[in-house]
Amino acid sequence: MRDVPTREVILREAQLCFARQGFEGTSLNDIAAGVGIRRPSLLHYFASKDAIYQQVLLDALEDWGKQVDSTRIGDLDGWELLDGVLEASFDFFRRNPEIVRIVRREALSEQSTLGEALRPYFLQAVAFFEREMAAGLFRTQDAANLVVSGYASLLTYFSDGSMLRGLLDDDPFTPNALERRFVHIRQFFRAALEP
Amino acid sequence: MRDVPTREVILREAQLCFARQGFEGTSLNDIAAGVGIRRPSLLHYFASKDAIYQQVLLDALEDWGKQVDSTRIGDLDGWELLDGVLEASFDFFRRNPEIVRIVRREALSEQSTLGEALRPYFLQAVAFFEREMAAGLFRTQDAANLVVSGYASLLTYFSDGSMLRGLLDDDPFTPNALERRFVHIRQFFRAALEP
DNA sequence: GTCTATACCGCGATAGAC
DNA sequence: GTCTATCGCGGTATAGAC
Repeated sequence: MRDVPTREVILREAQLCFARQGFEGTSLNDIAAGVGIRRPSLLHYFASKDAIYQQVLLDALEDWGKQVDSTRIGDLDGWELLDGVLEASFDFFRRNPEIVRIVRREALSEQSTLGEALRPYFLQAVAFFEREMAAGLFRTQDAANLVVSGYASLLTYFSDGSMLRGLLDDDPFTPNALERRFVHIRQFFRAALEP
Repeated sequence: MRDVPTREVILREAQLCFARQGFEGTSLNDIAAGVGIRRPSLLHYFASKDAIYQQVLLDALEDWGKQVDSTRIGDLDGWELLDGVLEASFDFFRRNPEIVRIVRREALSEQSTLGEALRPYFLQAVAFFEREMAAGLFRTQDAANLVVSGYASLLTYFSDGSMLRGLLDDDPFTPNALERRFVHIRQFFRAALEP
């Protein structure tokens, strides 16, 4: 085993548990068992279960934000930028299914402030579409709802993966299935946006 | 107060609690308080908390199924049928936000059999699209992924409503906002399917 | 930094009076 | 059919030894 700080191991295991079982469904025993220490030892690193969750959520949103920011670079035109963001998002969600599920669980909660935390990214996306619509590159339409549909189509495939397995009677995460999903999403947006 | 059987009142309150707080986050005390009885009295009607949940989920899927079945009637052509199903689904989800949220919570769970329960409806939808694609009415494409995107776009707006409120800094459930959302979804599908 | 021990609470479920 | 009382379990969190 590598010498990873215990605090990091705890956060990694907590992310897994919260993604799989949700906040209420996860006990400190679950996390401690995964780390290989006793329950009270967790609370040497974090003040409470809630503090662990808040840190996990914060890290998840930060990772996501970094990913989004890193793909805005470059002097790409509208179509290239759209494809780039779609592909980078798709890839990030594929590589971080735990983050997707934690975010979706959070989105289902009524008192979450997730929406406010993501608003800057949302507004940026809306502004991008409206700019390209005004420029005539994209067909004019309801940009806010377009972004919401993108969010829904991208995230749902990964958050509801185990349900999809039942629907399709097949593994939705094979390389082939993932490739088909991505081609579909890109084509879906192209069809909606072509003038 | 009307004379609704206590069993029905329990199921209605349980539906609300499970939608808002999930299975783990709901205690029998929560449900009992909403009904206006004590916790042990619940277990006079149901054997366990799990039995209550199973019944709520079953009723929800039955209501949904009835809605879907009722809109398949009529000798409509492909476009009319598509619009009809989209509108009926949208309206059903709007009127039954609790069902949407329970289903989405269930979809996030790994050991759920929800996917298998919905497979007949899924296959029916896929078959419909493939038939109309073969007939040349709809543009040929990946029908299964199209249905998944429809599921995602329709449900997410209602399941993640409180997050949308934060994203938009506005109420996503006003008549105007709902109308705009529906117009967007219909147009999104039209663009994807026009030959 | 991790442990054992423990305090304390809320949970689901049962027993039995009314 | 609803209640009070209670059981046993597992939860979070704390105290203090090593």
